Amino acid sequence: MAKKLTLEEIGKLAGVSRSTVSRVVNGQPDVKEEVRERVLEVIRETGFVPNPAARSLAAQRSGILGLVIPRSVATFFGDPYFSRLTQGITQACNEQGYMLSLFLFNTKKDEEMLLPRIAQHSFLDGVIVQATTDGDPIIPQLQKSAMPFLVAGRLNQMDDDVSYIDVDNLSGAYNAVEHLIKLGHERIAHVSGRLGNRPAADRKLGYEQALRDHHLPLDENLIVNGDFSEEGGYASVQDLLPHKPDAIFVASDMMALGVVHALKEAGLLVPSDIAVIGFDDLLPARQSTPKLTTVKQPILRFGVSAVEVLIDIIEKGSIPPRQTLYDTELIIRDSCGASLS
Amino acid sequence: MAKKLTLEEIGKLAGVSRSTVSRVVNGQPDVKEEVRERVLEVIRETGFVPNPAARSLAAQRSGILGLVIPRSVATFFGDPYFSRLTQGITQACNEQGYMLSLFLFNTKKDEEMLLPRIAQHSFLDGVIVQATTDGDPIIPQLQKSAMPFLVAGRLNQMDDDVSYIDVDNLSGAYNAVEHLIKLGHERIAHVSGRLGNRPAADRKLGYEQALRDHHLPLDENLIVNGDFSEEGGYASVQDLLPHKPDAIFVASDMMALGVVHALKEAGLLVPSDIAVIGFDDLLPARQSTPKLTTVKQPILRFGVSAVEVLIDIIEKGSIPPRQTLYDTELIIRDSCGASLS
DNA sequence: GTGAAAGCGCTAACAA
DNA sequence: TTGTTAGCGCTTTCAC
Repeated sequence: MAKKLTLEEIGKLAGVSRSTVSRVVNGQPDVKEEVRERVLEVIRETGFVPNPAARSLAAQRSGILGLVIPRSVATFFGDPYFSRLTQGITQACNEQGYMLSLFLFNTKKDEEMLLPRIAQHSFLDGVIVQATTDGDPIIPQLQKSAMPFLVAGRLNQMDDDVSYIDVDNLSGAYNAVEHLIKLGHERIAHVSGRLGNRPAADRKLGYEQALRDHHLPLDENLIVNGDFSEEGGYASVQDLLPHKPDAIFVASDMMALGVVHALKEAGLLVPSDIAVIGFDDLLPARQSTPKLTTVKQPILRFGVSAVEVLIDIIEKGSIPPRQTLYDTELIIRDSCGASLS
Repeated sequence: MAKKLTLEEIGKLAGVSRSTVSRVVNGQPDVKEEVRERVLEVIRETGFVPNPAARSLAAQRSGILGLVIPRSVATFFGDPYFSRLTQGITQACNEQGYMLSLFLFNTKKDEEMLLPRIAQHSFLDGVIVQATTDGDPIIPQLQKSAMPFLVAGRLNQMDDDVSYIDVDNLSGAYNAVEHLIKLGHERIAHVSGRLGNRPAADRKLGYEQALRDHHLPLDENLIVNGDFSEEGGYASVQDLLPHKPDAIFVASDMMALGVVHALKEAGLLVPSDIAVIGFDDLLPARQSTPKLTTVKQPILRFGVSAVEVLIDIIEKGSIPPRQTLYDTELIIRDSCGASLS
């Protein structure tokens, strides 16, 4: 029964040549409708699926995209952000008929072993690189190679000709802080993310710029460097309280949860005593008490776009570089106090 | 510069034939040490990486494993459990020199499109299927095909000859409940996971068995069906409180968090008024107040093993079926009250 | 030990 | 519109 199925075999069964079958399989025109039907029928009956290895070899493309999560990012993989992003990426891959290969670097050795294979012609038609933190060797390696790639996120130092898509963290932060200002707050503190992390840096920049534009003083005492973790947020409050902030813009929801927790313990009411705004719009933010006002990133759409842009680069080359910023959205809930007024 | 590198080219540079280079690349014996060195040197200089498509075609194996997350599971993908599992799987793949392809089905259409391709010889040497919920068409499809596969998790209805690895949810639940019994609790409630989900069913079974073995009555009023979500846990408390439980064994940490939340709101103290034990040992469980006593699954090791077992199946065939259960571990923290005594 | 040669199953000119 | 043919770059006998 299980005679090995090849184009040749299918052709024989349908009474045509291998080439015709190939044309049908690849949906090319110039096949008589009647013949096409006959071939498709045979394919359906036999359950034939073309051998992808042979196809790749002959066509010089594999139909596989890579998603690279470097070591500096892998630690965040537990973050719901990545699950959502991955979901968007796989969704788009399915739609576009690509397969997705996942490269998650756990150790330096992984990185050394895999990077060259990824950068070389390997199996991949192109790769999406998650990047938020400087110093990963992968970007320069990819630049040297011929592999089409797209950076999801940005680095602090990044060549102008690198293609990326990113979320506009700066304006997102700006809008959040401006919202606090309009609510009448004047001593707005900021708990930032980890230094060297671009989104963290951008969010901080947005915070500073909003204060400046609204002629509020920039008080260094009101800025604490966190690390994106709930504990980090919790700890930051201790440093902040002596300086009597009336609002806190926190660079991530998880940290914001920690901040709220600490504020409660200090006997302060959110938002009536002090307002809090987070960033990300993760599920826990919606379920906390009070519900967190936060800056929402379009993560799923972001993932989908990443694939689309990468495919565009694969097909048309990376000149000019594709550089896109996605807008965020301020989701007003309870923790900022807007609902009180 | 960028002359296309092939075995042929490398051979020319090293003064040997393509065959010899192939032998060196594949680490086969029967190559004079001196020649091997020379070839390796050239490879290093040129940064040559063999073309995987050609290799697959000739060798009839791709070095790619698939991780399939069916629709019924995809909704849980945000669950930290999957991140951790995926991490274990990628880690093992890196170690074993395999690539990993991710198939995440978002829609029914995805499933219909991709399933046949996955089951056919496709690119994959084998696949790991995440499965917890009955009714997914993928297992039967794989059984019909020649594709080596391993189920991570189990179904309620599953053929005896299917290879799987799973966590021993039943004994994990049993131990947790027994712990509560030994602490003197007699009205132990259970908030279960979604019906039709095998881990949920097993955990409930473990709960029931522990009560039975210790001659405690099984009170249907003390059993509520949840859905693994925090809200579900929160909601369940309302049904439970009228029946005055003195302890609650909850089938997941996220639900347990919801339960604790609801108990607090009802003015009950955990653990002094009522003890709570969760399942999973996720990060939030460690950070909650009180810290959650829970049943820990060895997720990372589980992922690593999945790859190892699958490779074994690929190499030696799936007869006999590989069926492994992993032990859980009861992590005693504050919510069960053991630390009070 | 090493090389020559025959495929692996497909795509893509080129002919017909 | 369809068939013929020449590879894609590798593995793997089989001679030498």
